[in-house]
Formats: sequence, structure tokens, C-alpha cells
Amino acid sequence: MTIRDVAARAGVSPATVSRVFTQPHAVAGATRQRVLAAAEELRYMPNPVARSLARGRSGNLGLIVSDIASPFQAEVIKAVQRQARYDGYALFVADPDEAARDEARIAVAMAGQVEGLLLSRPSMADERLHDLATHTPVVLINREVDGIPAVLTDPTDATVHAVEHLHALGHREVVYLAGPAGYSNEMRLCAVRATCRRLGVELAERGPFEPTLASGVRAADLVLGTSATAIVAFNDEIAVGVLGRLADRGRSVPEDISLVGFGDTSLAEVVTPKLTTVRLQKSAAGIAAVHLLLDILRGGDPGERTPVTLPAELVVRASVGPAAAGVAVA
Amino acid sequence: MTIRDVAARAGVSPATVSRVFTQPHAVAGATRQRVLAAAEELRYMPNPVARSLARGRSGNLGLIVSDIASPFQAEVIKAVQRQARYDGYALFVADPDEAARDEARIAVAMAGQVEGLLLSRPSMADERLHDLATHTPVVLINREVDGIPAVLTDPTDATVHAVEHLHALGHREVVYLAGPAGYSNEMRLCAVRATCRRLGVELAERGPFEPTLASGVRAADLVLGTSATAIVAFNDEIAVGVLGRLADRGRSVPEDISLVGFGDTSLAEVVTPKLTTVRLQKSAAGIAAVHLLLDILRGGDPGERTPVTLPAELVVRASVGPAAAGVAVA
DNA sequence: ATGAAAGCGCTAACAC
DNA sequence: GTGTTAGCGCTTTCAT
Repeated sequence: MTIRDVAARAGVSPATVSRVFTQPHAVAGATRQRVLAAAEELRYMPNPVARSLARGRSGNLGLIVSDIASPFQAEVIKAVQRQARYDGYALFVADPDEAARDEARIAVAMAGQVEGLLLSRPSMADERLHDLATHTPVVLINREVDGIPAVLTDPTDATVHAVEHLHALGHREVVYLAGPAGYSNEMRLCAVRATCRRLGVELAERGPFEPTLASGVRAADLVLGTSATAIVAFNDEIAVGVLGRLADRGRSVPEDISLVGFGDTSLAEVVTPKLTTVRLQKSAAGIAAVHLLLDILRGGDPGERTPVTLPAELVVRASVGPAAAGVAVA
Repeated sequence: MTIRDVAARAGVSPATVSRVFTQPHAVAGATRQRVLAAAEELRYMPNPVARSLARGRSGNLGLIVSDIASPFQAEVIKAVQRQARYDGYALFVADPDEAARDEARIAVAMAGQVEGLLLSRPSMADERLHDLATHTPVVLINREVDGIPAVLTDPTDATVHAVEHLHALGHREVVYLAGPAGYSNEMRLCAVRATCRRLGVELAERGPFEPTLASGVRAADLVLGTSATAIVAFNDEIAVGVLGRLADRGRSVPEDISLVGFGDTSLAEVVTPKLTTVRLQKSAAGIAAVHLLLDILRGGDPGERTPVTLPAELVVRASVGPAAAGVAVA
């Protein structure tokens, strides 16, 4: 079922059929009707692969996420998908699900079939990223690499607020549960460190942990080996894992220990107690990333862009309370 | 950077370059080296779109999920992705994120760029599904439509066990929180109904609810308007939403009310109390679906297949307990 | 073992 | 407004 079949059936040339599907107004009403009728009868659909080859553009964007199962990434994906569709592009999503090496291979494979690539928190080496970016338009989400455009959900201010919040409630010993190395962990850790130092709060660090519920369970046991009265976890998933494990071990939050997460994903509001967390602008990041990519596809210069930075805010819920008396007094 | 550039650089014909990348052994060792060197220097990569057009096959599979943010779907996606990659295919994932109409449009768009389509719990009409299946190989996950191959995670036995479990613990009044219409809800509801009838348990039904945490919150309030001592929720997400809301309203699980979910997603084990739930074979379903699809791509007859059915099992955790005394005695 | 040539299905100048 | 003619970049007979 090709364009020629339809052309023959409608008694026109293939070019006319093509026009009907690409610039309908360039063709006379009557002819158009005839072509559409023929196409309908033959159940013809233009072959997108052939179209891509001829046009030199596919109308596809690609998104590679660190972990499709993460609620944070899920929100990014949804936003990207919506925005891409709005702008007339289809979106292909892939999840490397493994090591950084795989991620690079998938990115390259995908690059050939899409006009541009969005990489959310990629773990491949800077160098691979540069290789990729020279071959195909790339926008990074929550990763900073020289010369590659990026959108970042910057947790700094909100993180400072979180630590100040803990300090105001009497906490003097805090443990930070690190996530995988990268922009996100770096920013959170820096802000926590700086603020603890400024306020005279003692800081312990544990990890890095995989950003999963299961890691949180493990992390909780490490925390109980310290005398900290508050925990700042890399993300909501680790925090929720911690929460579950603390309950199992007979500690109550926030009476015995306070807990802060990052993300403000859907989890935060359904656990008991509800999680105090830093709200990151997941949807806005996805949307901004698509805008940035489309700008570049339209000829913008990818090298000359300063990263788009989206601020975060502290959402106070129930998982933080006054430090246990003994400690607060000390 | 095309195959001709490489051919020129290596002093061979384009056909030879093509062979080096498709059937390396059909080309002499020395020539092959020369071509590979040229390709390397020019940083040449075969254009997958052109290759797809010439070969008539793309090496891509497509997966459309009802909601990429659902932990159930996330596990299916991961399994499908892994299996597809193992079998030499790339996977494109899309999430319609909206109405059934959109889902069909996306499926059609995707169909043109992939060799086969996996649809996990699609919500489009049977008729649209048939249309799609006549144009492109399709395998359904958790949806039953005549003549289209499918893999189903069958909850029946485990659901019977769940209700028997509740009954044995003295529960005589149960409420079922329905999910969206479809195979999954149908099977769960039928099994619950039949077993309640057989055991003389009174059954109330509420819903349908969207299968999300937020719906669960709303559902909890409806449940508290009944005198039920146990809840069977359409899935873990609704169940966890219910759990959170019950805690807010001062009810404790399982002392005041028992709760069963479906899925055994990662959520189930981190909430407090841990959720008793029906474990569905998410990964196995994804793998089986890919196998089925590849069979069909290799010439198998899609019409003549009986659905692959994967049994479920009840996972007893802490969210179910004896019915509150007053009721148990009644 | 290698090259020449004919497409894959569509689009885009360019004529008419 | 419509048809003719070249490709898009690659694969694949068919010769040699």
C-alpha cells in the first residue's frame, strides 16, 4: 500500500497524493476529495520511515531517563511527552536500566531516529555526552556539562531552608543520606554542608545509596548507628524507605527522629507521617527542556546557553518535629 | 556523512561498505579493515532510517502503557525493555496520558516506525484495536480481545484466597474499590463477588476509581461511610492512598479495618503496616509479551493463539487482621 | 570478493 | 494546480 497505489486509484500523480497529506491547500478541492477517498478505501497511511528519509526530519524526539520507575522521572516524562506532542513531535522514551555504557549505546541508537535528544540525569561520562552532542542536538536535565544546554532543578535555597528549619526545631546533629554522584546529589550535599557549618549543626554523611525504596530501608539501619536526631535523604524514595524501616524498628517519626526528603513526589503525601520535602519543579523542567531543544532545532546555538535553573521550595509536612528533649537541651 | 563518503575514503564501492556493516564475513579481511578505519576516521554511523526503508524492517518494537507513572507499568516496561534488547530490538515507549482517542492516534503513529506493538492495558475500543491489529502485529497485555494475542496476569485464584483469608479472620462485610473498567477490574471483581457469595460475606462496591494514590484518599472516605471491616482495593496505589487517609482519620489498620491490594508493587512493602496484596507477575508478563510478538513477527499466526495466562499469588503481610470484635461476634 | 544498478516510499524542486 | 524528475542513505540482487 504505497503512494503510487493511491495515485493510480485516484487518477493523479504520486506528487499530488503527497501534497494532499503535506500541504492540503496546494491541491484543488475536488482532487483532494478524490485522493482522500482513494486513500480511505485503500486504508493508506503514509510510511513515516520513507517520509523521514525524504524530508530529512522524523518529527520524533527522544528522552532517556535514568530510571523509568522513579516517580520523579515519571513526572518529567509526562511533562516532556505532553509538551512534545503539543509542538507536533512524537516522543520516544528509553530507560537504560543498567550501566552507563548501555546508556551511551542506547542514546546513539536513538539519536539516529530522532531529531533531538533529552537526557534526564544521565550517568554516562562527560566525554560520551560531548560526542553525542556533536552528532545530534542534546538537552540535559539535571546534569551540568560544559557547552551542552541544560535545565536544572536547583535545590539550593530550599535545602538551606530545610536545614534552618531543623535547626530552629532544636536539631544539632543531622545525617545526610547521599544519592548517586551527580548534579542532584552535589547540589543538595553542598547546601546541607554549608548550612550546617554556618549554624553549628554537626553533619554526618552516609552513602551513596541507589535512589530507591529498598536503599532507604538499608540506610535507616545505618542512621540508627549514629546519634543524629534528623535525617536529610537524597530523595523521597530513600526517605520513604527509611520511614518504613524506622517504624519496623520501633522508632517514631517525628518524635524520635525527623526526616526530610527531596522531590515532593506523589509518595510524600501518602506515607504516615506525611513527608516534609523539597519540592522540585519536575513538570516545569520537562517543559523547559523541550522548549530549549526545539529552539536549538530551529537553529539556536547550543553552545552559547546558560543553563535554565528552576528554584525549589521547602514543603513542610509532618515528618519533622522538635528534636528529642535530651538532645535539644544538650 | 554517508556510506558514499566512507566508500570513497576506503577506495571501495558503497556496497562493500554496506556489507562490512551487515555481513562482515562476506568481505575480505584486509578490505574490511580499510573500511572500518575509514568509517572510524569519518565517525560514520549507518543511518537507521535509510536502513529501515531499504530493509523493510526497523529493528524497533513499540510499547504503549496506560500510565507510565504506575509502578505496575514501570515493572512491565523494564521487563519488556530488557527482553526486547536481548532479542536485538530497540524499544520505544509511549504514554497516551489522556483519553482513549489519543491512545489510538499514538498507536497508529508508532505503528509506522516499529515492527510490532505491545499494548499494556489499553483503553481504546475493541474496534480500534482490531483496526490496528490488521495493520501491524499487536500483542495485548491485560486486555482480552477476540483474535488478538494477549498475555494476562490472571488474579482469580489469588483473589479467591484473599477473600477466604478475610473470611477466616472473621470479616463478614467487605467493600471492593473498583478500578477503571477492563480486564483487570473485571477479573478481580468477579472473583471477589463469587467468593463472597459462596462464603456468605456481604459485599459492597464503590468506584470506579482512577488507579492512583489520590483516588485512594478519596475512596477511604467512602469506605468509612459503610460498616465494612475489610477493604479490597483495585490495586496497591489505591490501597496505599486509602491507608494514608485512614491514618489521617484516626483509624488503624489492621485493628479497625483490614486492607488488601493488588500488584505487589514496590509500594506494598514500605508502607506501614506492610500491605497484604495479590502478587501479579509483572516481569513475566512483559517477557512473555515480547516472546509472543517475536513469534508473530517470525510468521506465527496471530489469530490462532490462546492468551498466555500467568497466575497470581496472595502475599500475606500486615494490613489484614482479625475483624474488630463487635463485628466478628455478630 | 567486489562493483553496478535498481529500488525501499516518500518529498521537493522545477516545469508546464 | 498538477505532473516529471531526482534524489534521501541504505541494501541487495546480479554480474564479474
